[in-house]
Amino acid sequence: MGSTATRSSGRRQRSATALAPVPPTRFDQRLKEILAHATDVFCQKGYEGASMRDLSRASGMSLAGLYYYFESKERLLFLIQKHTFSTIVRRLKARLEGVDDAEERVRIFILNHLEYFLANQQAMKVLSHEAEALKNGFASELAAIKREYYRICVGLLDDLKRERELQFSTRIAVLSLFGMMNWIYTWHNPRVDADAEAIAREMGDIFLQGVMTGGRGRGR
Amino acid sequence: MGSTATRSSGRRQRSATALAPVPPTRFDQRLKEILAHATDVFCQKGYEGASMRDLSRASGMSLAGLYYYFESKERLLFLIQKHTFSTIVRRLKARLEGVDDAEERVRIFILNHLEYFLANQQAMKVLSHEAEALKNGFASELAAIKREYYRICVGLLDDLKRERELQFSTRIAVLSLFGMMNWIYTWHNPRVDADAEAIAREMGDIFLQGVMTGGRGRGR
DNA sequence: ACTCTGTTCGAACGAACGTTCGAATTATTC
DNA sequence: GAATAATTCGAACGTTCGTTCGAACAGAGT
Repeated sequence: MGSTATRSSGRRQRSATALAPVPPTRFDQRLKEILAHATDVFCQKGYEGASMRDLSRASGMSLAGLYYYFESKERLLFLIQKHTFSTIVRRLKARLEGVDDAEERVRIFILNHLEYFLANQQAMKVLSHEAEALKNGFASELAAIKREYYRICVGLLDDLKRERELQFSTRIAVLSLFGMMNWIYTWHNPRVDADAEAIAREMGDIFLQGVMTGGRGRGR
Repeated sequence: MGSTATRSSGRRQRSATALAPVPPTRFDQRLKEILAHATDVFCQKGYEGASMRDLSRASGMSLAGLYYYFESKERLLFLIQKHTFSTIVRRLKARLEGVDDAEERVRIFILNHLEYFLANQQAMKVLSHEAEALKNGFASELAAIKREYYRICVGLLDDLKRERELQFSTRIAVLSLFGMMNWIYTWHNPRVDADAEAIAREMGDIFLQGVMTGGRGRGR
């Protein structure tokens, strides 16, 4: 009776050989709804500032009822962050497939990031802003995804550097780019600002021309 | 007896005509120490995650004793953020004085920001990361400083735009620049990364060449 | 009708939270 | 050294926190 809350991940592993998509159970469905409501609350009040009673109110389920779907508040945050981050990485890989031009690949990276960011602004804010909230096991599993995403971007920029014989610090460039993009959750206003495509073009222009102009002599 | 905690700001206003610097009282001195310790704790655990008992332990003062120096946890955060932000704006103004070249002025802005950021990394993280933690009166007073700082940067970029006849969205450019710079608190490692001057040069190169190359046709 | 499994909830747990109060202690002034 | 003011503290306030427990409810299969 006590272990029902971990049922979901266990259930999904039935028949590891079958490639057919597993139909979402009622349990998975309801969990998804709760995650969505929790994302809103975490976004508004922050992880520490949001109480389980806030989540209960937002999702229309009793306080105790929530614990049927996950075993702790921390695991709930983990599920949100992991799903969000995994999705953005998966979409990026799909979009990069078949594109060879180095500059175009960087532009795809930027567009993918910003499009997902603005389409899922709340989840992405929770991912960006609560990056330090998880501990130990949860933290390290998420750090692994983060590192993979970071390495992909480093690869794209190194390719560009080689192709155009540029010289700049990849580390500073990548982290500057992440900063430009992730900071958007602090200022983007859908009633004032352009859509993701336009912003991606403008940021892409600034970043790429910044990195591609000047050629040798800078950085190391 | 109950109003002693507001003594400091009241005391400072004696003889508004005198320009001589007011010698820091014992009260001001001790408050400053507490603010420094509180900055460390807020930086490590976040504003919501840090308890008054954590602050008590860190500053070596009893829980009740803290309330002699400020009337609430929120006001404590406000004092930290206001002092940090005011200082960076004051220093910027002093550094910009006498410099006419538009590009140089932008570079001074970047250098000032990053130098202060890395020299006071904990305070700047608290300023960046806890930007939404304050409510109502506290929030609006801080928003005023923030707006002034933002407007200064907009002015610098508009000057550059006019001088070089460039075309780009000032808003996107300014906010991208802030993103590049403020994100640094998530990744900077003093044992791995260069000092503020070198990073400021690299970020300045990326940003300025990004904004200055291409000329007309982009943005609006 | 009965059982079994999956789902929901009211009530409560102990711990920790921000804040207050009056007394005790320390520094300053005469 | 007595009197006054500034500073510190132990103890407690009422509230809210994350989590647990056992009972109640629903639906499907027999």
